[in-house]
Amino acid sequence: MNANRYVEGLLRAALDTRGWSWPDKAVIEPPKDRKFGDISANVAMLLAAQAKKAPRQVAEDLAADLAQAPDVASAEVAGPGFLNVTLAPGFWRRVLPEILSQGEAFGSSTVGAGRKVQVEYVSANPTGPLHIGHGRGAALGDSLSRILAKAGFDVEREYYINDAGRQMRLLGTSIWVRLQQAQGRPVPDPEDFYRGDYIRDLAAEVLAKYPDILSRPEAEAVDLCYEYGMNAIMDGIKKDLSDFRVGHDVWFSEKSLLAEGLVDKTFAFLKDRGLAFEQDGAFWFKTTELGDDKDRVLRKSSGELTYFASDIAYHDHKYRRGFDMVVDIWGADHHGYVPRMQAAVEALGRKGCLHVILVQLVNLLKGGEQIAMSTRAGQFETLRDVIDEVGADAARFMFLSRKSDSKLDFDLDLVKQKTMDNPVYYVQYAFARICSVRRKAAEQDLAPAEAEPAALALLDTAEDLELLQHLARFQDTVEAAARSYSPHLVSYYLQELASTLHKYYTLHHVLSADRPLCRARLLLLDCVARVLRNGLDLLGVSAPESM
RNA sequence: GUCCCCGUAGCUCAGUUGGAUAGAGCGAUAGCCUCCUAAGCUGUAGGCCACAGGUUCGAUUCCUGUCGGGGACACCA
Repeated sequence: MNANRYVEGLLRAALDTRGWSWPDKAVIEPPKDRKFGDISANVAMLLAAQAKKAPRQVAEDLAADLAQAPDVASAEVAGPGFLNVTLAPGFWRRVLPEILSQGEAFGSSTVGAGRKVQVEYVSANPTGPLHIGHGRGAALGDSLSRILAKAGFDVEREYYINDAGRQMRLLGTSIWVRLQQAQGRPVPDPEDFYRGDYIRDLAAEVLAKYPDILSRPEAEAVDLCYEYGMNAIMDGIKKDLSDFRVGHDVWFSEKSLLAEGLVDKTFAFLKDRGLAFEQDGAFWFKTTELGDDKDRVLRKSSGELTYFASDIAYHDHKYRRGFDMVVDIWGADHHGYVPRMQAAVEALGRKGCLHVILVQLVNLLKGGEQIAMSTRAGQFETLRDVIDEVGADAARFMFLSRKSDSKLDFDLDLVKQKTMDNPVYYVQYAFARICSVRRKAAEQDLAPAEAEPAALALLDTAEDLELLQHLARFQDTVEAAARSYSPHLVSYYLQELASTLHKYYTLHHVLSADRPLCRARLLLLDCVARVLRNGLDLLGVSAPESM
């Protein structure tokens, strides 16, 4: 049962019969302080002018109407005109049969209305292994996709592979140089190339695969190095993501954009609309006309395309695929890129259809001491090392417990600890505890009660009610997380639910209660476990049955 | 210099399209296992929501400015 919607329905009906129209800024939500009831509404204050009455009088009128509804225990007026509604316990108990019948679908909704959303995340250049910063973006994108799908959006998850351009040539050259050096050729390190140890490993693998490579023409050799290196690194990235339980539906190649001539089409389109021009031998996009502070180059005077050029074509391609909304997850260091990308989207006629999430830096610590993030192979800088060190569950939960626009301190020692500084175990433990009770109950041949009024009525303590109300709030939480692109709301919800469960567990012994009460409580715990599992699943974190 | 993000308890952070007496964990401190997992529970202490104005019935939330921390400002990717 969705309490907010139930009360809103009652209020709308009351307003209708009184001939008042629904105020835009009406908010119906649980109040911060429980003593103000279950649900609080501010409509009376907003209606005062329209009703030509004092806010408190309007509230009194509405309270009288609400009090007629069967599930309303009380409706009171407080403060300047707040309407505080308390619902009957029977209302809250109805959430249990709902959870049982919906199972893993519980919490889903239709607010997305099937609208097509694309979420693009990670999209790291295949020039080296993923690092911990990529991990944060990966966890965020993956979890956000799950949440959006749960909220009824039609979600596609995508990884954009920058497999064209300078960086890729640099990768080929880097491997080629290392390969020659390993074979004793006196080749100096170029000014600009990749220095990580993994390049030497790749060089050795290339040599093993193409023993005659040293005798081939340089250009061909570099190509072989590039090709092999990119594929090998991409395979490694896919393996890392998969072990981090991060999925993508589409791996989109930048090269394919160029091959299909989409960049040229985009250029022509912009030129037709008077938004592009030639100057100093380069081709420019007039982004200043669309809110950017500087025009941007699409094709350099050297003839090379900038990344921006293919990014515009890429986004055009996204919208042509039918997405109503595109979410891009980028590192915060790309924030300067946002205005020009928004300008491009506007030029494409899709203003408002791009949402960019900037993920702030991850500060890697160990025992409170900062670990320098050098480009050389350090101790724990790669995502792989982090997964091996602390596990995917702990790492994901940590990433997803912060707003994306806050910097994140990721302390390896802390994340391994089993304390509330590391809440993943707190939530998982709540689930494991319930599983343990279930096992013990099964040994005593005790099964959960059927979700029938007689059994439900036994769940009558303050702690029962608190759990029921929390369960009923799950769907709202998912919707809020989807609406604001904020998986961390789910993380906080789960910590609160776990806390409520732990308190319940301590106060109300399940197995020693008399048989009907015990079975009713088992039913309740079953439902809590279900919601914990559904919530953890949205974060991509496992729900272990024992710890 | 211009722009973006952040500034809430000693520490790490929440605070739901502006709501009532600002929350949680950690740390500190005092308690709770003959009983379903103590990876847990309960109590206490701890705050000028960086600062100053503005908008309004009402601001931690929105606007402007100041201070402090971080980042971005290429015909780089």
